[in-house]
Amino acid sequence: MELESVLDELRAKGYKLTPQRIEIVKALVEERYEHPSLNRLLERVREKAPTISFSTLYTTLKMLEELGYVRLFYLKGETRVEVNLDPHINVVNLRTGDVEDLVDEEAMEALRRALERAGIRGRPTIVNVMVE
Amino acid sequence: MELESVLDELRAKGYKLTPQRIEIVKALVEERYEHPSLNRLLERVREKAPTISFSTLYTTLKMLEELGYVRLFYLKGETRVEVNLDPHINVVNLRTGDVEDLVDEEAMEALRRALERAGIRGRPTIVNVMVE
DNA sequence: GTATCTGCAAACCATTTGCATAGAT
DNA sequence: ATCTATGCAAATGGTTTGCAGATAC
Repeated sequence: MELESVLDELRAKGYKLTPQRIEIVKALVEERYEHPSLNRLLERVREKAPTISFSTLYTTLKMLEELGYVRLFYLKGETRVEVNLDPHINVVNLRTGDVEDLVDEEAMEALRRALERAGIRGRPTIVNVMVE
Repeated sequence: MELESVLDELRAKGYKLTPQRIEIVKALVEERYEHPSLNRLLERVREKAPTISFSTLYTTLKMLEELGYVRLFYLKGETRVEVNLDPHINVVNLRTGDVEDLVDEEAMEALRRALERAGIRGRPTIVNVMVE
């Protein structure tokens, strides 16, 4: 996720580039590998745009999800944001809730083969490995 | 998950074997590979025990999770039940919400090696492969 | 007989939505 | 000037909890 290219696409599609949206996208770029919760992200964005509401953050993230920039997922009672949508592995610590990106082409390839053996159509995207 | 062995353990630990609990465990055994939602399971149990409340189902599942018989997880806004806790792959269809078990030792082994390469401690348990 | 369990109903709480005002273009 | 976006505050809805009566033991 690149700051300028996202802002360009939003502009091109007619979305208004409000300070709130700009700060949200900036925060997403910076927290790209952190899988932040909505409230963590809100806190983060408020450092630069103190008046931003949860509501604005929320609708903006839904919009970005629609546009294919992020994916929202649920873990331990809260919504979290996946910014890296390249196929990869998330190592999810079930005890702490930490999520760590793991890029490993060998494992991804083994998974693709397993899906193929099982006759499953569709590409694997994110793989969440629960670790305890 | 075996019906009799679960009931035996509950008895042994001093839990009362109410008709509701027995029907819940039976339903879990039958729906073992279905990853049912709480409401699906409630519907299912009510076929045999029509008066059972959501509350009883809920507290019973929490108890069974505590005892290590099931794991609860969230998908598309609702809680679902994983009965098969052997390490394996869940193929999660992000569009439909369907979850399908996939046992593939080769892929699991590749994932274990990937975790090891990355220096991650802890055993992989359930692996959710998001497919779209 | 008694300690636990059930089921009702209320509480909870993160998310989702409606809407009047503010602001980007 | 116009049309979209913000932020407040209320609604939603699945989950969680308190408790009086019921029940397994």
